[in-house]
Amino acid sequence: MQNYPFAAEFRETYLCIMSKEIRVRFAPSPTGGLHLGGVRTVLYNYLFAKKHNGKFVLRIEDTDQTRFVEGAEQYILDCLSWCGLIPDESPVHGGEFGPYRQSERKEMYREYAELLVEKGHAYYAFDTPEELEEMRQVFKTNENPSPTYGHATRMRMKNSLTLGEEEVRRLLSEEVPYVIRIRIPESKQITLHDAIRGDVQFDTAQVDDKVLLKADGMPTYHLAVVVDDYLMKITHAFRGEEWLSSAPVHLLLWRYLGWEEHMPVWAHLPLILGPDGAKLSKRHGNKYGFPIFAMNWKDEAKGEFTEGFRERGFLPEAFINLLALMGWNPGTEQEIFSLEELAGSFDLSRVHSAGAQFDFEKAKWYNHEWLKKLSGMRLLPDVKIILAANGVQVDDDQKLITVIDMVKDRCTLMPDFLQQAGYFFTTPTAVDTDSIKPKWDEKKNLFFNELLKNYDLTQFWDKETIEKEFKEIASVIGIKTGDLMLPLRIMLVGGKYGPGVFDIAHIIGKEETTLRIRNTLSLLNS
RNA sequence: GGCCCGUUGGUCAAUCGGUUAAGACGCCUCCCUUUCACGGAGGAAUGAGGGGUUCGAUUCCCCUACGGGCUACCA
Repeated sequence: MQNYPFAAEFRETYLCIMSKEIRVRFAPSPTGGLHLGGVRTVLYNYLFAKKHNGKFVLRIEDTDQTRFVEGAEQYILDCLSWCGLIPDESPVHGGEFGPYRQSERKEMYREYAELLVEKGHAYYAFDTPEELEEMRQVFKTNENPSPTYGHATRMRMKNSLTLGEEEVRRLLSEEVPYVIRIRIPESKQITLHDAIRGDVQFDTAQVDDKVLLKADGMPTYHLAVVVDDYLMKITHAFRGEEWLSSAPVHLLLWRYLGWEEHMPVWAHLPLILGPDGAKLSKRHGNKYGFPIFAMNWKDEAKGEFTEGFRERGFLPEAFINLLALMGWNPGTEQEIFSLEELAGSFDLSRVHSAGAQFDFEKAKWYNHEWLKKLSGMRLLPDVKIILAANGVQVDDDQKLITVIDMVKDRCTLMPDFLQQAGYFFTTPTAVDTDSIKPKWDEKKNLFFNELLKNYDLTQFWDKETIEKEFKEIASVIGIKTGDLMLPLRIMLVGGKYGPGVFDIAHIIGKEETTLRIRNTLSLLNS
């Protein structure tokens, strides 16, 4: 609703970008599992790129060597590939703007940091961690519980603003560790235009002198994101709302580096929240028992394991679909979208500004809808994996496809196929005889024995014959078929579920049908 | 604490100042179904509060409240 006032602005940005290629990027740091919010950011990037025939870039932000986790990059790639969100450019897909890992671009950043120092927009700072901590303690008051390194404090710290040229030169030549910090103007109004929120105002008095280049020579996110977005010709930058408060730093950097007219259109996406309303985190998954990550994630070093949506039994089609509708909606009543449909309908102006709580019940509903929609053929490989993992061997794919089409409406998550399809391939080991016993009598026993005799002699094992004989014998013995259906079902499937009993009998075959009836009869008579 | 963002049923949400305030999930009732589902028909449930602006505010503005985000040599 807040979007319409900006319609004119959108047309403007749209027109101006018509002439150049749309380029977007997803820039995760390889520090662990890829969670819902991350995948949704990828999705929106991807959809926007597809819609405008642009390019979707994957850039790995591995500038924090202390948090780097082996295997995390491959894991991210695997998640994207499972979701069908394949980058046009990435460390593995290549591209003309590489390298796509920030650690491999290390030297580029220094150059720009030094340039900023030359221009007077940044400075060297030699403060040790202890000195920084001391500063925070000294300036800490009730009104200001977390003082920052900025205009109010920087002149009392150890940096090239306070130290004098000689001293700075000496420290640098002696290789005393230092960082480069941006020099934020003392009091300046900054207006940042966000495609989702409109104009957002900041007073630089509230912004601190962020570190741009760390003591280890690596850039921080702030420097790297600006330099790389510029060098990679990014036109639209989508990221989570948690970045909004540092956006003024980025805007200033674009300006100081002299690139402001190339600055991408910003869009800060609403956060995905847990059931308690706080930013969704791994914690929520543990607490409420639903997955947070796209796929299973194992952190060998920490010995942590976190379940993923894929392994929980979600289809990528459903996962993408439910994520797309968290924070965006088409304005119509359509809720089920394929990736292609999403790419066609997606529109930045219909992205919400408020955060959305994740609802696992609704997530399951999406999967159920996709299960109903997809064919047995499409589902075959996935169902086979589930069955095989549980010791159900399937040799006849055609039969499984038939079975899947019969039972998929009854499944919500993939593991449900074990119960719903398993008994078509293996004789039930547990039979719910307790549901038969209360109404079991000699007459029913007689019926099933007669049924067995007839079935053993039957030539044609088709559904009609099976049903016809069943009803004829019931009528001869004098029992309502209704009283016999449930026992038969339980004998064949083991419990009170599944499609039509005669369909089941037909599919599992004469031998198996009579075998299962005999098995249960002996259980009942023992 | 400061700054920033946000606020329509329990949840996701439509609404471009005039509607009986859509729809979906979940919940409840009924129908269909000789099981379980699917499907169908109904039901309960919403504009945070207060001020403006206006003939008329859920919609525009302000204040308050509440929620969230940020406040690292992490992203």
